[in-house]
Amino acid sequence: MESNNLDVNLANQHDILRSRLNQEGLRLTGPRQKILDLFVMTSEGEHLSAEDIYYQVTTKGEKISYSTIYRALHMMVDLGIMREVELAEGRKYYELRTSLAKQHHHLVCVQCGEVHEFEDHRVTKASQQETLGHGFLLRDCQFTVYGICQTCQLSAI
Amino acid sequence: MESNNLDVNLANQHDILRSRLNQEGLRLTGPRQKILDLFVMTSEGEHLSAEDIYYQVTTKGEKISYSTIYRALHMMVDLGIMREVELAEGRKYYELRTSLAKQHHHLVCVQCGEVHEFEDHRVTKASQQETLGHGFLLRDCQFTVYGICQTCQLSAI
DNA sequence: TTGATTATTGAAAGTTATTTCTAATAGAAA
DNA sequence: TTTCTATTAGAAATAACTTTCAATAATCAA
Repeated sequence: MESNNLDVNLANQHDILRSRLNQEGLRLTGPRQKILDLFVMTSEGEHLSAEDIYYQVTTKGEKISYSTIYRALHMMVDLGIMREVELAEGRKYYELRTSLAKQHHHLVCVQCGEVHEFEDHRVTKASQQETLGHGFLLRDCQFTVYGICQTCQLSAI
Repeated sequence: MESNNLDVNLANQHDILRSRLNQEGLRLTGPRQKILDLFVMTSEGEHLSAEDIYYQVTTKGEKISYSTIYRALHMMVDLGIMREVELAEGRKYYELRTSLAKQHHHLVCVQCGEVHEFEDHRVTKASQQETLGHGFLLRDCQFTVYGICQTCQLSAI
């Protein structure tokens, strides 16, 4: 669906995003570029919350407001560029969206918050079959496994 | 793990819950009984939020406070009697917990909120394998498929 | 059964992630 | 450029919980 080649350079990413936004009468602004850059530079398996974004931007000496961050995130989710994931309690995390085929899922330690990503074609297939069976149009699916990691098991003597 | 036979009568359910609570130095109080009763009487596939509970209790002319509801829900989740599920945005839903073997998952319409429950042993197996592979102790898993139901597809002409 | 102990309750105040509001700013099309 | 209007920052508002605390009530022991 989306052509999210993470290896094209940032300028290129900006052009792609700009035309995608302009199609919809939206604009590629400075804050939106900064936010996208953070995600492009974030290694796979890492996820950013609004607060993470706020601190990463302001730590560089630049300014941004939370309202801008939230609006940009929602916009990119609506456009299908990003995905909202539920990892820890009480806040939302975001990641760049990849195609359905290489959709990944999350294994989360409920104590320390450690997150592993994994792929499982059975899960992907299950989501497709289930939507088909009920006449639904598939939008997204989230498979999150909660457990306690080895480190936390040991430290809970 | 838990013996949640939904067909035993309420008085029996209360006795079971009471001894379970007393084991931990906790008490079975009026509000807790009312909340449990709502869940026992709720048909499968339905889920209750704190607000749902508040309205169902107060509509009967009885009183309850949100703090009591939230405290009771957390307690029952901690005891493994209930499960917290993420269905719609912005709030949490709760359901009685069944054994891992017959763990079910959710197909949600992102427009109207319609929820279907389904079981899929492949998903259950995937969660077990993934936790095992990383040395995690499995606590729970949530598989939620988001889509648009047939009715909403048609009404979006 | 009765009283002592202490978990639990309701009401109100507090918290926190997110959203809305508004005047000022700045992309993009002409 | 200039015009049009999407977007911004910052502050105020919201919504879903959570905490606090004095009053109440479930349980245990006698």
